Amino acid sequence: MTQRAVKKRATHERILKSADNIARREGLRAASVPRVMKGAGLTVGGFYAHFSSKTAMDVEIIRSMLGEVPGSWLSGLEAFSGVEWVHRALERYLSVAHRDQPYGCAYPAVLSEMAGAPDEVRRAFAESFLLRVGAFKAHVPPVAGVTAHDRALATMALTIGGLLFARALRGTPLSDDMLRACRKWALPELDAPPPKTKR
Amino acid sequence: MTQRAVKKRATHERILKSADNIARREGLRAASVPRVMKGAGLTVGGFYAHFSSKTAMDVEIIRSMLGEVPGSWLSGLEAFSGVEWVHRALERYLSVAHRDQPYGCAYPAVLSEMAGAPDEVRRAFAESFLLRVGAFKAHVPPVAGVTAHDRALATMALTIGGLLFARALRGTPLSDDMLRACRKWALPELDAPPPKTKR
DNA sequence: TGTACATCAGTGAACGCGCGTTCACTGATGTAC
DNA sequence: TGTACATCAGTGAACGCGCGTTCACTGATGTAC
Repeated sequence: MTQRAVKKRATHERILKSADNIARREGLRAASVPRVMKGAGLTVGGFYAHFSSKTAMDVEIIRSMLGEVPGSWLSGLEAFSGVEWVHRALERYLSVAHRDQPYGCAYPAVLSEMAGAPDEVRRAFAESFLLRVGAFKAHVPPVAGVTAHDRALATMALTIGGLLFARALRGTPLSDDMLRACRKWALPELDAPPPKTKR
Repeated sequence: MTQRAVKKRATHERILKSADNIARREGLRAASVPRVMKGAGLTVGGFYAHFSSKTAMDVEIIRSMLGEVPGSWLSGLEAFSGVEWVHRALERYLSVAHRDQPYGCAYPAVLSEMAGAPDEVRRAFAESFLLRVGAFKAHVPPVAGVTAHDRALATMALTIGGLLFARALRGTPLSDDMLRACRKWALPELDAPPPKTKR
């Protein structure tokens, strides 16, 4: 690997980091070429030495933001499992802190942009999502009549939908209500028999 | 009311209809002044005879799209109540038909735009949302440990979140899975004791 | 009822701005001998 | 090791486009007498 290639790879990462930073806060659409390049300390023209198009960068952003399992919002929970794992994940995800933090989970930021996105972007999203579902499936408690797969899917819809609503309603009492309601509905096990694990 | 005022009011409605048509499919951002006016058969300049700004129109769009209770997706269910009402609402909302219909419920289209929207727009959204929650509260079955208010909120997060995911994942098996999973998780009553009502 | 003036809904061109992409260029790095 | 040429990451201006908003205008409607 030549010195030039090493430097280029570092710059590429820097550009992606800048794009991630914008896209997580404001969505893929807001991560425009000029803004991203400025955020990386570069000028517009150089963009096309790293990506063939804006869409190509979008694909890479999706992969880098959603591709890692466990992602940032599930990390640190390795010591737990089952109900306790889900409980802690929910408390973290559907918290006032996460609602008010602009640089949070990527799903709320990009979810609604996927319906009209180019096929390559949609495919990258679907692949990343499948990995995430797997992480949930392993911990979600079994319930009669609902497969772990279905419960994992419903849990993700409930958490990301809940966070979107909580952010849309921020400043009104309904916002906090929404966080609490979704936490409760996602994990009814917490009420019925109190969890046996410590806490 | 002068003839001129009558005609102006009709034009105003036509502009709002055009805006609604675009915003429901692609969100408020896509309902730009030139596109909206073109859709209403008018030219850009005339816009400001009807709205003081793009934001002012956004407020009116939100009110007209979300303001009516029952909205289009809940209409025709007046004959039902309780579990049966919720069941039919869910079957309609979380259906393949609604997922694939571009001109559907307004919430999925505008929800993620609200977090960064001007205060007036956010306020209009919150007011409209409160009305919607009321419609759900009246029918949602009571469950130990969860108020009707909380269950109504969770149901809305689950349905709109689920539809957003189903649309984002359209073309993959996960899309249909998501619709089914959210229908199930939103109304567990359907499995445990089969509903006593006909059907 | 008829005339003269005022109003104002709607036209269409223009503004400054940010977008994605292209392109001639520069200068440091890499390669060949 | 030194020199001469090739490569290519990154620069910065330019393109055509759509955005929100302004503005001089036109012509039908409304008002006053």
